Amino acid sequence: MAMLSALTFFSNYTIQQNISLVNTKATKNHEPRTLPKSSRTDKYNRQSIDVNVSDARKNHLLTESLISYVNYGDMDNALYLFEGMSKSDTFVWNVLIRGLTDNGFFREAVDLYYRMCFSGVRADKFTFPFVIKACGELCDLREGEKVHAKVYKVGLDFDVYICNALICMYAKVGDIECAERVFSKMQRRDLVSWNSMISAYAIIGDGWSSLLCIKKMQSVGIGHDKFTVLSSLKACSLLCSLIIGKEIHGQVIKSTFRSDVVVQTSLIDMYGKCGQVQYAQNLFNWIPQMSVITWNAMIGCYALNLHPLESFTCIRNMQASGLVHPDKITLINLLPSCAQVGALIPAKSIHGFAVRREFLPHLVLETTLVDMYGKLQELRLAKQVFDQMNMKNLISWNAIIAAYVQNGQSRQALKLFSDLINNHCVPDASTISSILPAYSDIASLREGKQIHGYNIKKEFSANNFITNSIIYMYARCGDLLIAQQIFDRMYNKDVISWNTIIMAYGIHGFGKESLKLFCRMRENDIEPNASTFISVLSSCSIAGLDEEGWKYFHLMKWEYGIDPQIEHYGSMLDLLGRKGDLEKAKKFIDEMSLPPTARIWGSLLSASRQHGNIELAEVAANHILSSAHDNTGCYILLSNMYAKAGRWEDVERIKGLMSEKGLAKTTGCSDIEINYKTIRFVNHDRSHLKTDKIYDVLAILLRWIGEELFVGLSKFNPVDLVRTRLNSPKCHSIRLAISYGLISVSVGKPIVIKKNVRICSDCHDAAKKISDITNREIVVGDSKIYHHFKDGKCSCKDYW
DNA sequence: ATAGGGTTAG
Repeated sequence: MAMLSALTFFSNYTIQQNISLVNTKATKNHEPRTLPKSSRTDKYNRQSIDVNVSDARKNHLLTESLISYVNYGDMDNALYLFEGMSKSDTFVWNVLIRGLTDNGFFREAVDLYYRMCFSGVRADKFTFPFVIKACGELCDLREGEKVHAKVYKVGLDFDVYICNALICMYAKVGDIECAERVFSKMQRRDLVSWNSMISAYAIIGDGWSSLLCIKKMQSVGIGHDKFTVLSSLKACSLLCSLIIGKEIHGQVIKSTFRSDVVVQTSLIDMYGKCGQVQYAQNLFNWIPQMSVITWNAMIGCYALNLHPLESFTCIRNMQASGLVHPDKITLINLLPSCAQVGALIPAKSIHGFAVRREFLPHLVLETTLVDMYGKLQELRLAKQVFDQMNMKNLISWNAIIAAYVQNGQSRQALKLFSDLINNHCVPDASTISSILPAYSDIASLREGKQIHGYNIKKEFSANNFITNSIIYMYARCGDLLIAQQIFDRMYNKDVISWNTIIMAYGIHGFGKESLKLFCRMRENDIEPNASTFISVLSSCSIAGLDEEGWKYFHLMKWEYGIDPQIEHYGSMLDLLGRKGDLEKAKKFIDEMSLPPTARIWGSLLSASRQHGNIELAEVAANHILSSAHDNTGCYILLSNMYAKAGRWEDVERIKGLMSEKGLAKTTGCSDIEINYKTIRFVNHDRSHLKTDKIYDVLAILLRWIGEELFVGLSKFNPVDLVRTRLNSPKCHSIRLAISYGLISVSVGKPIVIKKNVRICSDCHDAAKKISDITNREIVVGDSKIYHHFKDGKCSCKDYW
């Protein structure tokens, strides 16, 4: 008896002493944890227990103590106690495995189960649910299957509790077929079994199956409870089905759990996901008591529905309430709002808050930070967070790749993409849709085909977004024919597919084809949107279809009620510029309903260059240079105009301005792909193995087209001649590539060349003539459009 | 004496 009181005292003592070391909050739904290696001290002197107490009695008392520790979440001491006990009793093992699972020590729970097996202690129907749950939490399908096999072997595969646990486990690892198989083989199903299956469909994102399962459950006469409601609300969120959501809300109001905070939170979440901020807010305002999760759901609702300021107000109110504190998920939900308002300083302070609160490292939070910095155009910070992550998954990789693509770093994005594959990650549809624009940008047909092949293998072609991107990619890589074929084979073309194919023909200068496609699109009852008209109008402007361009510009407004955006205005301005009426063009800019952007001034600059109006070019250039836009091209264009006019002081002035801003002239180069290899030429390149032959061909070509390779122009004075010769267009990369193409590409096939900057007018002229005298089609993709040179003409009709 | 299903996240 004395010993008993000693034990009681001891228990109380340790529990009180340990209270700060122990998890006193809810003991469920932890993130996975690991036990510290023997952090326990020896101040708990348990040896005193053994005197005068029978073994059975002793074990009983120890077990009670063990349960106390487990229920307090003090697994460290629970394990210590366990090691000192007789381990023949299944019950003790079960208590400890439950404790580990409940407290988030999933790997340890599974390990302890194996130790139990090896110790020869039989696992019973109580053991398996905990172990199976731990496997599910670990997302370890192989481990889960092993335990399932054992369940089957010991004949417990008809136990309702175990089967229910198996359904949940299979759902968590994403194996819905296995979950369904367990469910269908059950001889007896209770409400929990049905709820588990309903929730399983919701977990894998199959809202319809989830709702259908509820119907089926009702048809066999089983009523619902709040767990059913929670899953059904999740299904509504997945389906964005406000109608069903409201119906369930109605049922909730009539039910006994209408004031349950979990159900209320779920309703707020559902309204948020269905885009109904007002409904969510009304609920939130009247909710009797809120948990941190309720606040998080409301903040997430605002962020999701692009109400960034409200989400900031919400977190301020949350902190002012003093009842709950922001947690990791609060920040995860809040961060997109920073990107939405372009607010770097709040973003950084939230990041700092996370660091101070020791929320990091945390996979999801870090990934959100990467995503947000990417959207705020802070690539350096995005990369910094990404590099510091000690755990990365596919979603984090997708975030950093998207950040690079969105910020125009296509080459680097592709490098990361190959890093991801070398890291044994398997890209998903999201990775592919992020990376495809980068492939379009680098416009390498060889690499483009590789990624296309990968998509076919992975069966991503069912995804419209991806297929549309692939169509665009082929067009940008110069292979309009494949683009067309893929488009033709799509069986569910959406408006974006049509916009893409119209644009594809547009950038290749086949404006008439674009307009035919627009008509076909209308015949197919696809309603055009603003982007459709960007495709149509830019096709018209690239091909110089003046009359048609204006017709569609007016049609867009008056028949389809679409107000012109800056891109639409830009295309119309290109058409005006082409005609050379620069005054009219200037007037058009003044009369636009939108403030002009760099795109608009760029258009005016091109027109001024084409018609040799330096004064207007300077006006346009000054506007571009005063914006934060990347304006390297603008400097170069202006500098070339000055050079052409012999204004060398101004050329030097521009050069000075560029070096002041740290801008370097982009080295122009021309790529040609021969036999799955990309050959790159720069101006005056002599690095190719066949250099002598290439220059021989070039010399012949130039003689044919009436230029001489080694004779300078005579209309400049000697000093200018030297300057001019330094950058003589006669040996520009494009001509070297054409010469090489003529001796490498089989006769009859077009010579396709990609250029990283716009083609100069001398080379444009030369290419036309070469196409004529050699009777070859030459296709040159520059940084904006494709030029198809054939029979001495170019598809751009000499305006670009 | 120990069981199973639940709300917010990139």
